[in-house]
Amino acid sequence: MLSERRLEVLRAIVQDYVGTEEPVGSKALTERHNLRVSPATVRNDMAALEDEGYIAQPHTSAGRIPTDKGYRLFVDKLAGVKPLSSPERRAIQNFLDGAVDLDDVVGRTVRLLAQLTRQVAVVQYPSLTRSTVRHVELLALAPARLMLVLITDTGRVEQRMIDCPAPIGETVLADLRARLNSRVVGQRFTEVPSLVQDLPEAFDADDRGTISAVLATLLETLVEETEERLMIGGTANLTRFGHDFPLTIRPVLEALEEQVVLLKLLGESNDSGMTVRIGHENHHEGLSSTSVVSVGYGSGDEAVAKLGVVGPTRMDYPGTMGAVRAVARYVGQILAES
Amino acid sequence: MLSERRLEVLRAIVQDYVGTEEPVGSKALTERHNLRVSPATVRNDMAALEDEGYIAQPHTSAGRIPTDKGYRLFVDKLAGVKPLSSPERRAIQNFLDGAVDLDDVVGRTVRLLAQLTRQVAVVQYPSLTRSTVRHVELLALAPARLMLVLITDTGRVEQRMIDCPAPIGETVLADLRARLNSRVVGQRFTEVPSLVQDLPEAFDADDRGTISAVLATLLETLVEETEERLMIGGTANLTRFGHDFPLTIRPVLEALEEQVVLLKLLGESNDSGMTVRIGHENHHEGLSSTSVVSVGYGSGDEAVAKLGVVGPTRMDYPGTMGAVRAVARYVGQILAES
DNA sequence: AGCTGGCACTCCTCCGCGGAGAGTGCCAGG
DNA sequence: CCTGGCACTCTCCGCGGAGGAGTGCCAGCT
Repeated sequence: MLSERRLEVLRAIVQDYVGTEEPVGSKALTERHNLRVSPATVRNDMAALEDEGYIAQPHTSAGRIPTDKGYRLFVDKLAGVKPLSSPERRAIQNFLDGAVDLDDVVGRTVRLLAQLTRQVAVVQYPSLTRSTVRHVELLALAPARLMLVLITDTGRVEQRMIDCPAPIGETVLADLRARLNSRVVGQRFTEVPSLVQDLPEAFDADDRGTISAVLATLLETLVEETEERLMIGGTANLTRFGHDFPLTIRPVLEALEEQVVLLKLLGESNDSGMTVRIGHENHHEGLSSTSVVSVGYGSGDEAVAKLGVVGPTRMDYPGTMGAVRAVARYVGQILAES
Repeated sequence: MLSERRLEVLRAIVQDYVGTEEPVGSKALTERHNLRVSPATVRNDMAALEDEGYIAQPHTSAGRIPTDKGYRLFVDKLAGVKPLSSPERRAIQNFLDGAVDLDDVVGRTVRLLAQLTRQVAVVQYPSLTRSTVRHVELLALAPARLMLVLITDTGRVEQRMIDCPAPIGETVLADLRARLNSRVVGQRFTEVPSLVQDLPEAFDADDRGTISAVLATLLETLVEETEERLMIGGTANLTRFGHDFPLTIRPVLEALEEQVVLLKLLGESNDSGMTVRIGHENHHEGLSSTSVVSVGYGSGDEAVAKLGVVGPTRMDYPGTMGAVRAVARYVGQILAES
């Protein structure tokens, strides 16, 4: 177990390194933080911290930098979440309040988060899996051609074309629309399949083919679109990454474009509280020198999607976590209002 | 006026520089291209080309690199559009054919274009301005709350919430829905305002407030959403930019996130043919060392939106133009089918 | 025990220098 | 108008030494 002072030293190292981006030495530490001990003592502590794997030196006789393990300890034990200042909070609210639709909410959130944290922001669209149905609409575009429109409680809209095996009458269509809605409105997407299963039986044999086609498309939409969507912003902040540029930034940009990777990352994170994944904890080559701070957000008490930021492992964790948490809360409020 | 051979020299310089990314000298030129003259002659030609502003040297006694003006001449007079190979064409078609909805089409197009050109791809969503209305739907979510759904001929869907001043009956709503659709379906968005102007007059005074609210929202949607949307991809290709990295790439990433900038750029370009904007022709600080190759695409003979790529001025223009043109054609086909 | 000051050592970083090489401009001759 | 030759200019690269920051260790002090 590490003594109190050694933890203090680790905290000081993390803070200084995050600030200066340069390996920090024993002398600088004692000067900037009043540790009440001499550099020599700090050196001993640093040697111990290095033995435990919390810090490392890039080369002999250089200062120390935190390892992933060091950041982990810092985040878990040494750092709190820094609340935003009230002007910042007000700015968030003002900025998000102007949103007109879901796309706009997500877009504004991404820009806001990127600006606040000066890092890459990632916002997941509210998931269909955890959403409920607000309305299902069927539109006859042509005698044997329908459009299915699915509206979720979070304002997301999905549409699909349906080619019917046979023309369908307007009254039958109205009937189907009514029955469909009475069964699924307010229900979770996962419940829908079992709820509509026996619907064709209520109709004439002539129309069953069409009904089945409609249901098939509906279920297909549920499955396909459960694949989540993301919006990403603030990639220009990657340029603040470090000095060894091209090699660092390229794999990160690639990972960001592979939405699958990000979705997996967000998906693995804790459902309720904030999750911080540091460096290799991401289990992804390109993101091994980045940290991901993510949190769920939702209109009610339950999370419908996640948002977060991706930045260098050397980031201001308390500040970033504060911004992420605050933005998630406000987005939740906005969604609840709409 | 430049002699035939000097143009040939310029072409050779552009080709070599694009290939090697290094200033090209007179000796290397005569070796790689059989110009049938000696390096000394080429040097004279190069001096002339430099006087005219087509090429420049980074520093004295280095090779020459093309200027924006040089690339301009190359694109206008010296380079053709390189058609894609038939395997490439087939790959495009296969890749795009799997798309399920508009988002998917745009998403696939972006990835395809980025991969083909190894540059940043930009695809504009089909514009509402030039689209026609396929359907307008009104859904009663609550007695005094409606949702307006607008569907375009390109498959784009927009939705808005409407808070009504007074509850509206189901029959009135159906009547409104029918009248609205009969007037605007198949019409261009720009025509809609004048077509619905007198609609409230056909209804009872009680409902006119609501009808007006609906129309107001509809028109507002038309205006607001005429603001175009973009999808961007392949930003990782920016890392192939050059050596003086951070300073070059940052402003480009920033410009790409400012969708307004890109939209303006695409908007300014020629409506029908392909447009190439080179370096400072973009009239944008951050994009002064990039070129934008763009072209319109559409389901019919008329362009409904633009797509293109953003890359370093030092790019393979013939190949890029070929890819952009080919992709635009296939996307047009896909849209026409759906 | 634990802290401290001192000291020798290591290793990176930052110039400054000089040689090599590539490319140019110019000139005189074909 | 093209060509070969020649002197000149700059950049790039490798080398070496000075400077400096930081470390580890040890002996002494509280």
